[in-house]
Amino acid sequence: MVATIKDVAKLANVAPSTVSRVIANNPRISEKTKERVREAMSELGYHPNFIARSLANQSTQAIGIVIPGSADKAFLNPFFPEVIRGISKGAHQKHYALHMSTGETDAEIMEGVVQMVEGKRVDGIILLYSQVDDKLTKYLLRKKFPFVIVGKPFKDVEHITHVDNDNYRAAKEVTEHLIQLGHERVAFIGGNLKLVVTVERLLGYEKAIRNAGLVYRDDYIIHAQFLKEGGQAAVQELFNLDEPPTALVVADDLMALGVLNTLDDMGINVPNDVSVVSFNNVMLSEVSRPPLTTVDINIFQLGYEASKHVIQLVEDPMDPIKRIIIPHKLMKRQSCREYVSTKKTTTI
Amino acid sequence: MVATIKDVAKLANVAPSTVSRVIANNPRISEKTKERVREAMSELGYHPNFIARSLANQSTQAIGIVIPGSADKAFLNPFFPEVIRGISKGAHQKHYALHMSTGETDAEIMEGVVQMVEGKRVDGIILLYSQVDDKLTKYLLRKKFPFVIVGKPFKDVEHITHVDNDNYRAAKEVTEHLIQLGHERVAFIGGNLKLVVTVERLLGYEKAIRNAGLVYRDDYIIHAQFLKEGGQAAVQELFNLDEPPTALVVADDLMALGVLNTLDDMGINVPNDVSVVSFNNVMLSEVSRPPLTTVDINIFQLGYEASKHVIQLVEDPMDPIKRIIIPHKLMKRQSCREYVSTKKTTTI
DNA sequence: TTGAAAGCGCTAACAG
DNA sequence: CTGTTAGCGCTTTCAA
Repeated sequence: MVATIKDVAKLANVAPSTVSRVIANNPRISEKTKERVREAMSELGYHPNFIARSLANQSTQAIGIVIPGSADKAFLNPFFPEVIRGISKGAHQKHYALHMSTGETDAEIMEGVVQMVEGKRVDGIILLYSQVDDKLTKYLLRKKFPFVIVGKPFKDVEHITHVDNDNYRAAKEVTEHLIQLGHERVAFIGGNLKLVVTVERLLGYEKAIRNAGLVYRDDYIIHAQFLKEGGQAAVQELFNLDEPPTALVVADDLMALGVLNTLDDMGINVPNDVSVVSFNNVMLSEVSRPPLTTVDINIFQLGYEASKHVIQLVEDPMDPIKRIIIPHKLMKRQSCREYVSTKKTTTI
Repeated sequence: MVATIKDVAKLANVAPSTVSRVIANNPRISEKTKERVREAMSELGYHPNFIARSLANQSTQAIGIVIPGSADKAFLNPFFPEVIRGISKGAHQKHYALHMSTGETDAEIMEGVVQMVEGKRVDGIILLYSQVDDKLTKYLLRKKFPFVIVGKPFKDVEHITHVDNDNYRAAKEVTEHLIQLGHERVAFIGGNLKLVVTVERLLGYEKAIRNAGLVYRDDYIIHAQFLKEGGQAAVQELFNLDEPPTALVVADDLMALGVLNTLDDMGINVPNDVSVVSFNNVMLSEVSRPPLTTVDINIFQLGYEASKHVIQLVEDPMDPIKRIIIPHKLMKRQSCREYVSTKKTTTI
């Protein structure tokens, strides 16, 4: 049997409550007894039972992480490990552990979260995505459970602490960059339209297109999954068009990788025949052929800030709602090139 | 206030224990009362408190994941997200959640694990690495706590359930592959020598070298970190040698990436001037320039089996110790080429 | 400064 | 088939 607080109390000749106070390092206990109790603890190899403490305490020192879709699929995208790295760092500093439940469908995920919240398994939650019209968000809001979103909430922006990039501006900037390079036929390949980040990036793209007086064409907008395969399908559609684009804004590095592959298979050269920019700057983007011009969104920082702020929220429920915008930066590499009109006719 | 089991009991006119039984779907409760209780539950929006249950139960339905070094650093290597994907899948199937504590130093990690175990926060543990002379392993063994190792235990192989590849053979095979291509000066770039996997791969390499009657040279063996930067330093050492190698066995894809970069910087062409093979087959290796010839070790499967088996161990402490070997497979891509002796003199 | 005792919410004998 | 009751191990009033 493992030693409990009672055993320690007995050995040290004090009451259990005193032992408890020693653990909490309560200043109202004399140094002498503290010492005695500590000795007893180490003599018995005592370690507090966290679960019991949590029950008495209503606090777990753990924060829950919610990943979209199945952890399974999502982890394929290096974005997630990287945010978690950041979260992990922030949590560690405050002595919080991480808890993940997993689920394949939306319903399963919801169930997992309900268990975390209702089952009191975590003190706070970080949502690693933001979906349009999200039940989870509503639930958490209704329960008044401490949580933060990595991304921009679809609704109730003023009531939800969130950590995000200015994706609208970032998208606008990269599109402008392409336009400045002389491209006039710029297409957009985005992820799931239910994700707010997709919407924001699309909007930024649109704004840039319109500002430049270019035509905003529906057939230049494609949506797929945030995965490699996503990019492949998209490319095939775009390059079957009468007037295929000369530049591509891709909403995610992993998709861009798929794009690059497919383009290569089709004998279309990047950047000579078509320019590509994407988002995230995961390690892959630096290594690909050609290295991708992409927006560094500082994923690690996104996670770090998120964990910092849930914990603040947990520890002080009066902590004000915040909106934290992490800066982004365009990383120019070799997937873009200025548009030379003569090229086009010779290439395709 | 949230509804507790007592509230439900009161409303349904039964004893709390009956409610508890309904939750557990105990067959000895009549359908009628079950129905009544369930109604009461949903009327009150009741959800069981997991923590309380854990305390009464001595079981948490959670398994702990231990990552080497700081989660922080490790997550930089795509190996880890990928094992976790596998673990996550297995855990989900059995309705287990995942729990991660993080720590920067070995001591901190140890502390985290002690908290998990002693604090009864998890039912079982998966160690995502195997270190020579590992305190953690000893501790877990002494505590008789259910755990499995991903990798080969340094000691007590017969007493620890583990999921591993046959790294010795894999390394031997790739080295032989290089030798068959005509290479006679094959170097080895490995990770931390305290990691059993490094040792195994080194041993396999050595065996192949000796079998082929080649000289085993100490200056052809370099150890660095399992990170990109690791590869860079190694290359510089090797190519300052009088007789630099014509082929490289690199113990990890990420390191190999660093190797590729550095080689490129030095104007050494892969595969024309030097061939490179590595291990893991993470997504990066397919994308790099040139695409890496690498050993697919089936990382996902490693994780999946690990979680399956800790859970078995948790649920049946009498479950026998197992050694699960996941098959590997050489993925031939473009980083290798046969050695043509004339080349050498012209190239360097 | 310390102790006694009442919970935290649930489970599991034991009894009936 | 169901109720009573005693914990699980800790924290936290309330008293002293």
